[in-house]
Amino acid sequence: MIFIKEIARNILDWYQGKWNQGLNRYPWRIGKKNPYQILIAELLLQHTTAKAVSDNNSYQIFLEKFPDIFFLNRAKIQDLIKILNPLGLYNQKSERIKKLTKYILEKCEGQIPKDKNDLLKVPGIGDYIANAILTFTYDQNEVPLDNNLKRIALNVWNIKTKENLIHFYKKLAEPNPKIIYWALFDIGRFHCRKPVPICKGCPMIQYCGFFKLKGS
DNA sequence: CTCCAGCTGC
DNA sequence: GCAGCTGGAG
Repeated sequence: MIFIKEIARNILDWYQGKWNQGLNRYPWRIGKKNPYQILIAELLLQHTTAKAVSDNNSYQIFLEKFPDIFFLNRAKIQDLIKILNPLGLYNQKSERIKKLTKYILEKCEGQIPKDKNDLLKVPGIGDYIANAILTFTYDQNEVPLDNNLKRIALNVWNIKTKENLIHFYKKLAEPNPKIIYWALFDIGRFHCRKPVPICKGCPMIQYCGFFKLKGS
């Protein structure tokens, strides 16, 4: 993988191009976000398209009503369901938010943990959201390994095991973890999608095993 | 591994 | 109808 820096550059250029066209300017990507704001974004986005969260302004409305964990603690379950309704999964999401808020207030003095192991103890926060908070809030390089990243790595480089995925993505994301991972989510949706990838315009096309075999 | 659980595009 | 959507818990 001696071309890894080149691939990273292509990905960053691709992302910038989309950004200039206004195609990936999601509200949770604009400006500097604190851990609470990233946590809420990830909870809303679970099993939900970025388009849905973005189009309904759910994220902005949620943060206006509940700008921090203390406001959120006073929220009624019905208020949460009302905002989350357009996204689907609102019962599960609102219950999860209530439990997680209670835990953070009672066990963490209202502060979202900065340590990976402490994040994982919070109910509702798993490996993905813990890494997303560390990477998207603090500019660390903890791989937010979701189905997009798994599918891309399998198609492009035939990387399968979790250890290999983590090792590879840490290297790839090195120049700018936050932007690279956001870009990969978008590439997973625009190009490296199921059931058939749309390779035209993909920034990784010249390095891609799938494209060499049967890409179009 | 299975279940969760609603909306969307196909 | 059905699979997929920036997963987590048991």
